[in-house]
Parts: sequence; C-alpha cells; structure tokens
Amino acid sequence: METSMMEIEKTATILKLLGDKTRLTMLKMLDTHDYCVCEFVEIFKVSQPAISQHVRKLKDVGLVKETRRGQWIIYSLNRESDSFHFVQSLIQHLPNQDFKLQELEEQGLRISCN
Amino acid sequence: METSMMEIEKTATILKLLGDKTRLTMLKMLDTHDYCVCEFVEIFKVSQPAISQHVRKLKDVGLVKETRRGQWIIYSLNRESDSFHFVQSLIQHLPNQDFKLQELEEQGLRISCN
DNA sequence: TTTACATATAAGCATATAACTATTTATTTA
DNA sequence: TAAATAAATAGTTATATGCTTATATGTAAA
Repeated sequence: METSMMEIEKTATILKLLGDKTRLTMLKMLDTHDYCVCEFVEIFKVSQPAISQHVRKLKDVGLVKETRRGQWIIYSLNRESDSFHFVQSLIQHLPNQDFKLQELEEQGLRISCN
Repeated sequence: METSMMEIEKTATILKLLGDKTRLTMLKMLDTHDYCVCEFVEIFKVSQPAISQHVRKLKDVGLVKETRRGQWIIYSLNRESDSFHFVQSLIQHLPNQDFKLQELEEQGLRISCN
C-alpha cells in the first residue's frame, strides 16, 4: 500500500521547488553522489551565486544538507527529511545523471574539490 | 520495479504545473471523480476565469481532457497521457479530497451541473 | 430569436522567480 | 598576516505567474 501521506500544501511547495530543471537534476544527481557548489557550477553552466541560491532553496525545505570540508561545502540528500521518501519515489522516474560526473572528470574539473 | 523513464525537462515542466496548490488539489480530486468548472469555482473560492486558466494549463500538457455536456464542460484525468502513471504515483501520496465534494453536496451546489 | 447561463479569452496589475554583477564572509595557504 | 579560493548574500533586472475585471463565445431554454 501507501507509504505515508503528504500534506497538499507542503507537497505543492516541494513540487514547485522541483519544477525547475536545475534543482530537479541536482536532486537526481544527489541521489547517487554528493556534490560541492563548484561542481554544480561547472555542470550547470550558470554563475556560482545562481547555484548557491538553488541549493539554498533545497536546504530551506530540508531536502538537502551541507557539510563543510575545508573551504568546500558539500551538499548531500537529507535522508532524514519528512519528504525524502516522496522525493525519492519521484526521482526514481528520472534517468541516472552520473554521466555528468564523468564528463566533469574527463575535463579534469572534479579534482578541485577532492 | 520501475514503470517508465521520464525526461528531466518534461518532468520539470509537469512538476512546476503541479507546484500549485489549486492545480495539485484538482488533479487529486480528478483521480476519483470528474468535475465541471462551476464546481471547481465553488470549491476553490476563486473566480471562474482563474479556474479556467488552471484547467487550461493542465489540458495543455495533456494531463486532463474535457467533455462538453450541454452547457457544462466536464474535466477528467487523461489516463492515456504519457505522464499519467508518473502523476498518479505522485498523487498517491496525497490525502483523498472527496470531502470537498461532500461539502459541495451539503451546500446543494453540486446539483447545478447534473 | 432573444435571454440566460457556462465557460473561455483578453488585458492589466501585483508579486514571484531566476538570472546576473558586485560584495561579503569563511577558510586555507604562502 | 596577506593573498587566494569557495561559497553566501545583496541588489538589480527581465520574465513568468496568478489573480482580477471586462468581454466574447457557445449552448439551452423561454
């Protein structure tokens, strides 16, 4: 049967957040790997502040969490979030995005954060 | 297992559409009953043009379809839509909204369309 | 065939969103 | 401690959204 119920209002808030190609892709990517802001900047080809604002929105609703590692801040899925299972059942339908990480490595742009 | 893959871009478009309390509730309602515009107007307490615009957006992406019945236009889920299973797996998480229909009947406002 | 009713469309307005540049904050390293 | 790097925040701008009122269209009924 069903996992757990979501409030309509909260769900709408989350769906609006995920209704953005960049954030939706981020979440799918975070399902298999953690990423730092600088990697997202390379991958999405937008400015660093733009990326910061996207991850902040995801953080504000509790979907992702951050860990500082030196000068880098690593973002990861918050698997303790109330909405985690909902979001995961949703991104299940999306194609794996690991190729983006591979492209990054081929360009030698991943090393910077590790 | 998994049903079928959704493109990221198309999925973002759909999620943005569903990231609105009114449209999300509409879809959940349409999962169990068909509704005409005038019923939605009563239920959502917004103007008739506002409702028309919401259902139009849902229709434009193929999630709902309309059937004229006399002077009324009845909206229903388009279960042939590419995105139908995706949307259905999503609204599964939402609480049933049939109480809205009952409220409408108690107010005697449902008779108008039938 | 005029009138009433249901819905759609158009136009206008207020607010939200997503991007950018410039600047600030935090951390590391020289 | 000064310079360099990563990320966050502030401020601006362009565009999108959702609502409203006014009007048009389509159907039914007098």
